[in-house]
Amino acid sequence: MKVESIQKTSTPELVVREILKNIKSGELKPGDKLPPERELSKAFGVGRSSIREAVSAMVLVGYFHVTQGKGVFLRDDIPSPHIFNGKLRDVLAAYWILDLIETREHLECSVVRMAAAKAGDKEIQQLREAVDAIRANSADVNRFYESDFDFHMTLAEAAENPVMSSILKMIIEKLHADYMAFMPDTLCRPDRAVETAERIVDRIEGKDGERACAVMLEHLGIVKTELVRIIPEIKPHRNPQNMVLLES
Amino acid sequence: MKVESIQKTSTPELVVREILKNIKSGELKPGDKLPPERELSKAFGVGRSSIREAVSAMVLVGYFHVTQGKGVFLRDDIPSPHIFNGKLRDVLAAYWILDLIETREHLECSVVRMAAAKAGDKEIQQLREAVDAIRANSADVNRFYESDFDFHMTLAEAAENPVMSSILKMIIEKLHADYMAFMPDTLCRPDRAVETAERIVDRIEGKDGERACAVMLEHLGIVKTELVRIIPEIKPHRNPQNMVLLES
DNA sequence: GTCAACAGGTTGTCAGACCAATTATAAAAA
DNA sequence: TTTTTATAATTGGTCTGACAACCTGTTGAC
Repeated sequence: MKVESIQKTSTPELVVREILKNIKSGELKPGDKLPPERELSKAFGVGRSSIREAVSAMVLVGYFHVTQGKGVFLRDDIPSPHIFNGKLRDVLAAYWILDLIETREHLECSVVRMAAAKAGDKEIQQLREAVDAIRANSADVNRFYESDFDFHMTLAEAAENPVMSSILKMIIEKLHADYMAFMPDTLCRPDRAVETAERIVDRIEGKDGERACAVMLEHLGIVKTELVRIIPEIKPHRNPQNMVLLES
Repeated sequence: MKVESIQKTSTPELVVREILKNIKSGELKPGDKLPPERELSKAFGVGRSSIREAVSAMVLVGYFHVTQGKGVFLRDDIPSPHIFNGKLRDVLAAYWILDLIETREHLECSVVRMAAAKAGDKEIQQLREAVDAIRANSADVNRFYESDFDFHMTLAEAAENPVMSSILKMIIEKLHADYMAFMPDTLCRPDRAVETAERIVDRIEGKDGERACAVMLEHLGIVKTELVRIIPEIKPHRNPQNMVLLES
């Protein structure tokens, strides 16, 4: 006979997973202080002893270091996606805008496809709100860019891969910081951006990753084509090879 | 002024030492049952919570196994410290290995497609040489990994996007540094790796980015599936959304 | 003899209290 | 005002008691 060795997951283990989730999502960064035990106890709805057991296990394994009277702190030497950050920033600083844009296109395509495959109602809702924010801020250029950035980050979160979202974040920030400043305000087209963003979310909701990706490329292209017109050094280039162009 | 970093030994730590003393003296033999928590509490003159913390630490490290309702038992296999030092820590730390692998898969897919679109005779030639190098080094594990790494870098160069190849380089290096060390040498399959690499180059030469990408995923999967078997915490996941599976 | 119900032992969890170390704040002294 | 000191608030460390969940053996009805 086959004996099922199903054992109920203990409360501390659930707490550990929850904390790991927070670390993974980047909400808890190296050096950050964990909320006090009593607070976590209330937040998770479990006894303080369970919190203690979970935390002390993670301390033992090396995630946290703890000082009585001060708190529990996430060590800064655990492997995390943010480890790249320093080096990656240097790398990004050295290259041409076209390569950055191309990389962004590929990453965003992947992200959109993943989001289409994974997103649930909650994520769709968040995306809708992000689109609404773009629409609401479309009058002011700076706030428009900010909202657009938030939209892409929300998308990245829906893809549930912190490595990809942190890479993407840096690339977008770099693009904005270095080049968008030179773009005349008249060139951005908030109306079209809102429209494409909306269509992206629609496609994601419909689980159609391919079409969502195609619209995303269109969305990114809105900015890119204008950029190419302004800066002659930038030659337009072919569409990313990992997309299949579809009529919308 | 010199600050002494004397820290009071905690109660649970004292309990652990006491229990360890009993194990070393042979009073507690493998398979034996530890006295109930309350009894130990009275015996050591400390609170039950301290006993619990000490015991659960020793359970985590691998000294005991515990069954609710029965008791805590000294394991009959060796309580080796390296479980604590190496593996367990990295099992918990391996939390994002999946994200790294997934990111790599997406990037390599893009790279392969781009390479298929751009590669000329010279690049094909370089790729062939890289494959030959893998074949030549397939006997020695370390040199094999090195050659495989070179192959992927050659591929990235053929894609002609320095940003993507830098990112990819960082990810691969991190994967190798942090996790491959735990892979038994017997698990790598140089023969299959050579074969898939060869097929990738063939598809690139034939300008068939889609199929090249499919083979690349297969190539990466060779390592991944073994890794999943070693570290159970790593759940296998679906293929990247940006690929279209094709029969080869 | 078989099976259900019960009782005892044991770990799992929760709640509250108090202790100990640190930090923040306010009062007092310079 | 600035510095020092005293006090309070915050937070991890420990203790205790209570109950739940689980395993085991015993008892008793059938």
